[in-house]
Amino acid sequence: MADHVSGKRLQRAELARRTGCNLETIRYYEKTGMMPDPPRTASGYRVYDDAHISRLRFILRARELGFSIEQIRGLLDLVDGGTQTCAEVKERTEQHLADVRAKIADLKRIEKVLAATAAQCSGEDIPECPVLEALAS
Amino acid sequence: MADHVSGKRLQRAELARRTGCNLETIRYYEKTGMMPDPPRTASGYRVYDDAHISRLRFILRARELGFSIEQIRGLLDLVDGGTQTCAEVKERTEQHLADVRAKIADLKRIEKVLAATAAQCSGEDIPECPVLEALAS
DNA sequence: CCTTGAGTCTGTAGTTGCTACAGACCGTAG
DNA sequence: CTACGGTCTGTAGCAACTACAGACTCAAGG
Repeated sequence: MADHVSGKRLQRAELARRTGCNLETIRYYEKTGMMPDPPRTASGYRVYDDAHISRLRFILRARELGFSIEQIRGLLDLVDGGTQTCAEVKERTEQHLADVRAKIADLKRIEKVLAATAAQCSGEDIPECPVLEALAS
Repeated sequence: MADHVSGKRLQRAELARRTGCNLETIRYYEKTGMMPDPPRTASGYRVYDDAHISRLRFILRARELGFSIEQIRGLLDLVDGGTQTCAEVKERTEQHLADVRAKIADLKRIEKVLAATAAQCSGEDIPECPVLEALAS
């Protein structure tokens, strides 16, 4: 398998290596239709090319940014349909941004409670514990 | 079922109502050993009392604060064992606090990227989209 | 007394987003 | 030619629930 130049016709492990994606996850994305079914060798091995790398990177990047599979599927539909408008994508992104901000707010609330509770702890070797009391109250 | 006074001998739906917990989740917590198997009536109906309410509230509160089931199981072991020390609980709480803060940091990074990307959008009805390009890059 | 409707019981399947097998192939280096 | 790795498939597992189906029980109304 001479691919000493730039990535053409690689197989699964190599695609995984280049994208940092788990081996099995690639198959999962194919099964769920986010990645296209790749062509196969005569013996059934998957063969990938640069387009697959790009699409997988797109998916992984979107996952990193916290988009759900369903949301990414939506983004990919826009891309694939070729009918995407900036307005549509912007709206989805901003919706997602709002979700992320809500999540941050939630976690900050939690942080505050945890910090306040932990601060009450003597840290000593005694059975009374304000954390447990706070949880039980 | 006279329980006009304070909660004694309630059944599942009532426990759910008082704690805000989903009906099925209670059964799940029992199955996974976080809640004790409650006594039953002759015909097999579960019967709960105030101790069950407290314990369920403890679990739900800890879940709200983002503790995993496994972590809560740990906290409950400390409580149940009676051997808990404030030092142990404090340490777990602070570990969890660190996790929460890491999560906040992650989300803030994501927020920044999303906000910057969305800001580039014209919001117009054209097919070029900086968000998709950012994801694809 | 009997029916009706609501509550409860059990086990099991679905959810999301993967991850990890088992057992059967394939392909290449020694 | 054989050994060792990679690949193939389908399926089961993870967290943490949630939602059934089908059987049972219980209290109230007629």
